Amino acid sequence: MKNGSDTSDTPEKAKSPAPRHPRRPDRSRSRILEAAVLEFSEKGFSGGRVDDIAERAEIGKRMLYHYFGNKEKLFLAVIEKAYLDLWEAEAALQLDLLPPREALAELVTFVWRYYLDHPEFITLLNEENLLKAQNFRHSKILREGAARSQDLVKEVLARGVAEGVFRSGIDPVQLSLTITSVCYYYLTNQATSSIVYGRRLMTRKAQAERLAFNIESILTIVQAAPL
Amino acid sequence: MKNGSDTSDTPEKAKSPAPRHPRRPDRSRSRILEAAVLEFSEKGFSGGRVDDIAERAEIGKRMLYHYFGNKEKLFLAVIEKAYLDLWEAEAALQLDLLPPREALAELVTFVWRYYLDHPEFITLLNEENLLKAQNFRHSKILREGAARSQDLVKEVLARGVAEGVFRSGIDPVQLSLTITSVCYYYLTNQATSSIVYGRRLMTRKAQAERLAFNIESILTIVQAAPL
DNA sequence: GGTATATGTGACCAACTGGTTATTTGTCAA
DNA sequence: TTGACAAATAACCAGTTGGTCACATATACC
Repeated sequence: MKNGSDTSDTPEKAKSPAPRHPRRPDRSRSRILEAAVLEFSEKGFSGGRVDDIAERAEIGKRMLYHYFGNKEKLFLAVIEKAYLDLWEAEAALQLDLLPPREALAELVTFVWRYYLDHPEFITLLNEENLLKAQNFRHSKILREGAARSQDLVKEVLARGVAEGVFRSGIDPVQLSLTITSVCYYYLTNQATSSIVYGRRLMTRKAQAERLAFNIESILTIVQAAPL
Repeated sequence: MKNGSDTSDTPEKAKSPAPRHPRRPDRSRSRILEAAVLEFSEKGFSGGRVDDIAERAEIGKRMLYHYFGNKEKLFLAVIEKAYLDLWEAEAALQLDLLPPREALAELVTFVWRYYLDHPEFITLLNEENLLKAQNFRHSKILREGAARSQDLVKEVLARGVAEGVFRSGIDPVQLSLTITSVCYYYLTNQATSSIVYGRRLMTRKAQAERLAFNIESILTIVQAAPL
């Protein structure tokens, strides 16, 4: 095959198609990232199409590769952004201003609201786990952030125990996992769950009921005397 | 290109490569299904490759299409099998032989063990939810099974209330979702969670601790006096 | 034994997909 | 002004992928 232009001068080769857009490097980069978040969270990593991301971002595919290298690195950037956003929001919480029980309720509410407001986070996290946390594992930025992020529950729990309103002996990791679980599962698996239980799960009312149930559950677990 | 055989008689056309295998229709079908369960649960729907499934099943791709039609229908068959297996195992439980608290603990243990023993179930369910439960929704077999499946918790809960060992007013759907959540999340998201918490989560000891924590949590939620 | 049909195979294809190339044009420093 | 580099584009490429075809053979039924 070599080159199509045999001997002919390829008459109206007209390589004219020229960039018309103004220059906006940062904007391009963030547009790509946003588009990628949407695409990957909707269709997963394998299902997400680089071409579609470029189209969503209204940008040439070339720029995508210019800024991010390849599909995997783009996905890594997406995961990093998703987590950094979460941790940023988490950091804005000031649980130490509240008494322990209210602080814990506030934390559950925060987790719930955050997942509700950022459905893409859940899907991306699922995808990253399907990939055995490959990206997470190899991203310094994520590993470091993770280390800092797990203290919220521990502190509230310790404070509650000190003040005598929580029972002692609860593993903060277990509790933290449970808080996340009861919010997360409801939202990731709403599609199948709503069929299994024959009930709409995402109405305002249903959402409020779930949050209330979760808060009550967590507070009960934490306050009750051991069995 | 049309057809390679221009005028030549395609000398050693040698279409000889002939089927040597014996006939084993059922076996072929189930082999394909097993291979598909593996493939899809490892790589998701988009990531799963039809060719790889055929290879895993040690069968021609043609037969796969012969038995299942196309990739989507094969995935549907996989999902159906996964759920039918779960429900079959569930049906073998005889919770009514146990007093309410033990029955509930047994149920939590069952859910936990089932997910542990069938990691593919979790991944497939994730994938199906990414697909907005399209398959689930359109499968009569699944919709009907789902309707029957949700009664376990309701019955145990009702019995416990009747005997005065559980508090009343608990929504069985919420409780059921919570039971599933605290088992499910731990296992799906072990890859990222183990990094976030800097702790190995799948050692025998860690598994036992999680199960114990979950049982205790659920029993506490159910028995405690309302706040 | 004969034959219709279900079971099976390798080769093939068109569309897709991640990634690259040749080329053009804004932008900024000197 | 100029010229070097960053930013942008369309066309292109090679490997992959879901799906099909022509053809071969084991089996059930008569």
